[in-house]
Amino acid sequence: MTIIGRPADWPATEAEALAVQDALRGRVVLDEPGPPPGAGLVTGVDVAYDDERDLVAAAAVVLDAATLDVVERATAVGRVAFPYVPGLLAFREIPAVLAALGRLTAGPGLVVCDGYGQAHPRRFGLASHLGVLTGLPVIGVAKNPFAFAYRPPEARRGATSPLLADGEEVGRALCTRAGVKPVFVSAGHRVDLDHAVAHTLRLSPRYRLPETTRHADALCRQALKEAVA
DNA sequence: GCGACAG
DNA sequence: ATCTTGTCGC
Repeated sequence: MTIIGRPADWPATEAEALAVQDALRGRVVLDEPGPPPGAGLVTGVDVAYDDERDLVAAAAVVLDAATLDVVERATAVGRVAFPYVPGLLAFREIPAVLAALGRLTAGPGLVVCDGYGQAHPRRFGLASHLGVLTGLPVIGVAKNPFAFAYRPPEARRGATSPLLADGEEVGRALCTRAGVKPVFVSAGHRVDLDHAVAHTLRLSPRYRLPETTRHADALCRQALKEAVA
């Protein structure tokens, strides 16, 4: 099995990573609707870690957006490229994610990742970063509110409440299942917030998390477990 | 200044 | 993210 190395030009320090965010942040596109919800392909990406072995495994699972059936799966195993630093998650996840996406036969369509896009302290979270690097439409669906204040949405499926930063709506808490903790949606790149929420709801007909992330999560864990060091 | 903070 | 058994419930 091939183990992807850390990119030679990858930031090695927090200062370098911050400089990269500053350099790329202006390229984010937010005024496009993105692909129509329920049509075409949707790809979930996720990453699992084994810090003991310094390994990271990424998975990309492509679903038919209309039926939510799995169309294709790909994985990649690599060395951890960056430590976990709140606000710099993208530098830890993206190299392996790019490798997994690169192993897909067809284009991924809309990409859904764990974490945030615009709902980020510096407005350039994982989903936006991945979008700018690939040019793909990307949205972020996180399980935790990070540092953002929000009022819990109503407990019925489809209800939302804004995620506010300096009075600006940078994302939305979305109830995907009655009575359970909401997920936190934000626009990443080439998809506006309204459409990001619509996609997330369609992708989560039964469980709290979108089918895309559920599939990707299971696959990257499996890939990590099967990885040989 | 200190702590908290997506995964 | 990850460390971790059984258990309550549809």
